[in-house]
Amino acid sequence: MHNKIFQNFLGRKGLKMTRERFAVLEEVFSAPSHFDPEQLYARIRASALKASRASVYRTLSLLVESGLVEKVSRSGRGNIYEHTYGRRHHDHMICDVCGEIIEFYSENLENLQLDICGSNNFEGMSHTLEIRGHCENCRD
Amino acid sequence: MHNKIFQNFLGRKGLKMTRERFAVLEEVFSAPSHFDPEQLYARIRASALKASRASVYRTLSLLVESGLVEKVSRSGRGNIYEHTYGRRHHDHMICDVCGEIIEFYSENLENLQLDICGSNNFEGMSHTLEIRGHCENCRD
DNA sequence: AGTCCAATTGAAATTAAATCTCAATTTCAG
DNA sequence: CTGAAATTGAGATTTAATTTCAATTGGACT
Repeated sequence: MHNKIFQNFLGRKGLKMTRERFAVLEEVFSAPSHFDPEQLYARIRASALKASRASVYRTLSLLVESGLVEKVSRSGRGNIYEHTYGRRHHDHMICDVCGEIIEFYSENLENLQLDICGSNNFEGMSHTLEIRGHCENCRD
Repeated sequence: MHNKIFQNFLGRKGLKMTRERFAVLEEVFSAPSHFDPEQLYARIRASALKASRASVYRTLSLLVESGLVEKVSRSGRGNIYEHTYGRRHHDHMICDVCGEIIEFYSENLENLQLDICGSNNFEGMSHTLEIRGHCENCRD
């Protein structure tokens, strides 16, 4: 469970599980899988378990470090995160018009990337592919 | 020549070629292919053909729209751009250890992405693929 | 349960990137 | 040349994220 995983991660780093970190953790995993930090902060302010903006940002970094959360996109102004626990890796299409995010996964694409890394003697450890354009509803 | 291309682009949009836009254009194409807007602005301040920060940002948007420049995603704070005139589209591998950037291009990869867009009824207009890991020199 | 101390917190200030405002200036079509 | 429309720049503003630091808290160890 994400709770336990984060706990262990903190333990390994000599950090403490505080009520604020717990609040952020809970909110992240009850939020839609994609979210931005300010949305998250607003939700937390409105919830029972509060945390300050500073703590939200600080905890978010820890969650990324722990692997429970990933930073997804940098195409707009701020960052977008996604909680990834128990979910398979995937990439994203983002509609420039309405902002919709479509997730996709392609085995072929993954293999092709492995090949490309191989022929460059590069040890790929993670990647982000973001395709921008117009979604089904927004194309004329 | 990028000069003429930008001129035409502006013409098509009913915009004017000003000395400031020219200054930005020139500096973009004499800069290293990857740059960030503040670097660019600093270079322009130091050059003969000046332009304000506002004009630098405004012109940069136009250059992206014209296709002469692309926004390259990055993990830090601000954006990174790259001038692409006369250069084929490519993606990037970034070494987490030494920061080296390796450019690569794969026809198969491009086609595969077209397929994926097609099957999602998505009109892909641009994409960014960033593979992070260890380069040849930094592995092991 | 109590002590201790490093880790943590929050409010507010700060940094940083990018955009906006608007009076003055410039471009360029006619 | 002229004039309307586009553009500019200085500085204010917005937005995202980080930093500061005195006060508080978690939890290891008795």
